[in-house]
Amino acid sequence: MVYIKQLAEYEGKEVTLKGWVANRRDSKGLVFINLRDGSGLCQCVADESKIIADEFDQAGKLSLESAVEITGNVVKDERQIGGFEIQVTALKTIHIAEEFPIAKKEHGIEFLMDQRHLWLRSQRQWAILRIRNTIIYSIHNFFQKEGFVQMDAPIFTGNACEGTSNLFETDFYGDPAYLSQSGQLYGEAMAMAFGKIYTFGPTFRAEKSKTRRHLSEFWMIEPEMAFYDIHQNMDLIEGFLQFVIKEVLDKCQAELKLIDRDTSVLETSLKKFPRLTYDDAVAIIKGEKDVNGQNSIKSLENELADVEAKIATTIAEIADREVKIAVPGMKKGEINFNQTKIAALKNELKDLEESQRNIPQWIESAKNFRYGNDLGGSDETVITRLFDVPVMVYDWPHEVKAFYLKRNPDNTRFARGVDVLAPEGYGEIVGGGERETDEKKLREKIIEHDLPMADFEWYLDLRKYGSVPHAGFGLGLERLVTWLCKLKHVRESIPFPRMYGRLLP
RNA sequence: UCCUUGAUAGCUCAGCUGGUUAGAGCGAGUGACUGUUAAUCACUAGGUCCCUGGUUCGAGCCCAGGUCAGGGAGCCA
Repeated sequence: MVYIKQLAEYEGKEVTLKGWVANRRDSKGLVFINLRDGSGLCQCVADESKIIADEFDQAGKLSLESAVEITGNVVKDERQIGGFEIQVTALKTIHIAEEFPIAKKEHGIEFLMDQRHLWLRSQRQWAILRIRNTIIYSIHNFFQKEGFVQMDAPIFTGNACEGTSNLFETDFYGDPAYLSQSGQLYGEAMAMAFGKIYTFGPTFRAEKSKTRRHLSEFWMIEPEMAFYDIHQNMDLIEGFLQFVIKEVLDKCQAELKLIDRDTSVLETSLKKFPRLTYDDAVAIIKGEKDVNGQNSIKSLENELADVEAKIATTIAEIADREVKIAVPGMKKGEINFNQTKIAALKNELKDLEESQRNIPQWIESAKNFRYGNDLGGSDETVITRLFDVPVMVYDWPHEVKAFYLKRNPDNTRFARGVDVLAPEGYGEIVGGGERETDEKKLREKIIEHDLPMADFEWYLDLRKYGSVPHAGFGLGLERLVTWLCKLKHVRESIPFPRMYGRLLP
């Protein structure tokens, strides 16, 4: 058995493929089958004069997503997807599919999410999840080559780690247990044993968030390094992200093209990441400091103006096409074309109107930003749109950050946390920092955060036996996939997303 | 939890100021035609207008409450 992606090795030879019918068109004496086998797509042509009559009949009856075994000769044909075509010599039906719910037309997101188990078969989803696979593989490659040890943190936890987000509570032999929202504290323990480690596992947050960047269950990579300070941590983050980006650019050209990803920002992201302090970031958000001659508030205002102009032209184009198709005498094909075009424009219009409602809120929030607060989603968006490369923001007011972060020794009002904000408006993809090493200071912080001290005794032990400077970070896999693929929403970056209101399929 | 937008055929949507029998495209079925790329053309079938209550001579449309979904805020990766 041969896979479609190997066809180049079999030019001129006869092969047998097994797969599913992605599309089928009939002609007199000919049946065209777009075969999908998981590795790629390939057109197979069944010619009535060249195969036995029963098999030709079967070919004509194949419904969308029917399973089939096809034998035929591999012919080079530049016009085809993948560059090859199969001239069928034999065909065996494995299963005739019932009417496939996902048509070749546009669908709404709710319907597609209900059909997620089938939606995965469509080309775009296939490409995105293959890129996800490449990202996962290159994450392991990077850390393994850098001498990190992969270590798993537990998923059931008894304590509330950071005590900030809402946790999923489960029953653990009669006691409450929580699904892990971070493996970080365990990562620190493992780093003290192995030097450099990384965890890679699922993470659960019971936040009732309905936004484009939240999932209830997501995968997080959390490296932790003994003897690293915040600056070495930032060096590592930069090298790591650039390695992954480069791997995706090298290995996923076809997939990136399929999803229509303009890769220019991925390429510019291979240059140095700017490192801003919180103070710098606030000045930029409030419009007090320009970046490359761009002002955050002004650029938002310009964008709003652009959106409004685009709404006007879109409405005009819709009206124009509606007038055109209303004139009698237009061919049906042309009417169809215009109608799909109108539908697409109307969808675009909805998005634009959404922006029109949101941008003024963002402008307000940026103008009124209060020094000392954490950055909100819109603030991140405001900053990252000014850069064509990820930005690192470090040294945050200690009140807004987790209890375990070390203070900047030169100015103790800042905690040595670092967030990486992805460009193109994607916002936070990495959060991390240098950890507090002093037991007494940690105890104070735990009390300040009103956390149960007893649950942290094991963690505090780490500061009793050879406490050393150490640092680490957490990367949200889905947010990285979402950015690299330039998706509108994280829900397409994972095979079966779990989010507020979504547990099936 | 708050703000905001929406729910009409299997799917995507239209339905004007409340007015007789609710429409289109896609998909499905039947047939015609063609090396086709979401093919094309003709015909056929397909509806609890989200739910409950209200206003009205009359409600898909107006009002109230609810359910579900999209987008955003908070929170976060």
